[in-house]
Amino acid sequence: MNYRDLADLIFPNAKDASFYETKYPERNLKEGAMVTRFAPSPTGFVHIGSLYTSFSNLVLAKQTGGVVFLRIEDTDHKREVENGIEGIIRDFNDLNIHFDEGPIKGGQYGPYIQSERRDIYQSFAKKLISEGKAYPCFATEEELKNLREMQELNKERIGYYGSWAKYRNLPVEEAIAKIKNNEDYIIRLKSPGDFNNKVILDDCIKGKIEMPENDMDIVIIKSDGLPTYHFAHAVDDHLMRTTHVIRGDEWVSSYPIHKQLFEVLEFKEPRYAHIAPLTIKEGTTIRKLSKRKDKESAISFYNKLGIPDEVIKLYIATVNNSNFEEWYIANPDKTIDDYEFTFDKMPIGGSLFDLDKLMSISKVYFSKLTADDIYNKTLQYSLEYDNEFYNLIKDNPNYLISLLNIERNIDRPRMDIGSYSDVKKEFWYMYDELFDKKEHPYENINYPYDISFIKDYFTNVYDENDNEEDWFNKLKNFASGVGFAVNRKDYKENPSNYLGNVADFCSIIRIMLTTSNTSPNMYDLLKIYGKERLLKRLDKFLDSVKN
RNA sequence: GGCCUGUUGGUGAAGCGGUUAACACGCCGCCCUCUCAAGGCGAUAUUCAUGGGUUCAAGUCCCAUACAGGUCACCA
Repeated sequence: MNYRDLADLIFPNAKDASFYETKYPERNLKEGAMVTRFAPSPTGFVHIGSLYTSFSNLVLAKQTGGVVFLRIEDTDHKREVENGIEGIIRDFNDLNIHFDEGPIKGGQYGPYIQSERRDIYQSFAKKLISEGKAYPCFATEEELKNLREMQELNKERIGYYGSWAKYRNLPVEEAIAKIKNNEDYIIRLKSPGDFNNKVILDDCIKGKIEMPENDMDIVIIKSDGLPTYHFAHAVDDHLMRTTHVIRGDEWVSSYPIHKQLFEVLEFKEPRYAHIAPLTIKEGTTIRKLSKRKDKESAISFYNKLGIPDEVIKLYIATVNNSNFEEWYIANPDKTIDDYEFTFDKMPIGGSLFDLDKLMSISKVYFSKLTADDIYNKTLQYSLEYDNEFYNLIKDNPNYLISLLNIERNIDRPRMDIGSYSDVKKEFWYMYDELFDKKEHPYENINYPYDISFIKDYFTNVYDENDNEEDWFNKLKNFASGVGFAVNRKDYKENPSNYLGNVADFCSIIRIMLTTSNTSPNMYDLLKIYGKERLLKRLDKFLDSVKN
């Protein structure tokens, strides 16, 4: 009896591996086109980390005229989540991210769900067994535990390798007898490696990294008949003709295993690009952004805040390529699609996730949108997250649009708004329903002088039909009459001669209307709000500030 | 513990043997304007983790040390 008999006994129905080689031929693509893939476990949703990794895969395939596909890695039943696959596909759809091939879309190199590829893996495992390059291992959990303890005691390297690999040289006859006797087993690679040899990973991002050769007899087929990650990676990325494996850098240390698998299977090795993870600060320690622990990792976190998906993509592009940001500022009319991403500009160490930076990107993004666009999205957002505001804005679009248009269609628009929820924060005071709800809108506001002249100003001077220039001239004139300096220099030279600068006068009006020291252009606000309502608010203001 | 990787200002980060050590965000100040922003200008600060070495010259190359991260499963 020989290896062939053993292989036939274990996988009696497996097709010859050459069948799949012809079924999935080389892709016919132009020189330099990258074939990449994003290969998540079906955990049910897309988080920032997966978005980050998939971004590089997507963008590099796209800009080289290549192909990017989605492959679901569901070989672990214990991790299974209900509707896990659907969730991921839905999230990518919502994010407007589309793969060239995948579980839904299909493609010539499918199936794209690993659990549906069982026969393929088994064919290649069978090939290895019949060549004596893999073998059934009958070690029990107990045996492996003892092995480990023994190795720890003797200060040996831990693992199933070399002379520690009890079943690697089991005679074929004995193996066959055990299988016929219904003993449990898994399939291991008979590693030809030597720990004292070196292998070099020539990583597209990190450069050359030297590591010891793999000599572990790693598991390739588990007891449920499904492959381990390592084996599935080698078989799939070969048959799907991946040219560049772009993945998280937690995989760097398993490169020696993967290299060996490609050699043993006589596959051409793809290029690798290992991406450093997004990290987050917890107290003083920095750690990988965790999809379970960190609220910042869920896309829904940003949806809730009212930050558009496009902004998240811009942020990811910024972190992904160190000179994207500079380029984007220099080319404000271009989009992500116009930028050429390269491996050598990707960060080698982890990148700290910075919400401030994200918000600043978001403000620039919002400053480029039209008021109509913001209105519509804000309406959608409010419907989901803020019913009160939704009801206030839904029947009177033009009111909010005119507010949003203040200082918008100019060379350098305002950048107060960084999210759909900011719209309310910015303009709440323009809605009497919201304003009247506040018990003490003018708390802690007082003046060292009597401000009742403001009533005089609004009743007798302010005219909502004035243009901006007339409005301001009249305002200055009035302010001067009640003791304010009209130009800054005069005030600076003799501050004691005045109640304040004209700026201080304006501030009184601004606070009356908005309760805040900062707001969009006051002339526009006053005009949109209307004189009649202004007089009412003025009374409230004077009542509350008059001590 | 073994094997890998990283450590540059308040923050992110460029830099690849010779630079005033970019740029962005933040903070502060000034200017401008008719208010608020925006914009312009400027300031601050890093013995480029520490200690050795190589070199005429070192964030930049080499070696140690410290600290941080990753990885050592029938999980991916």
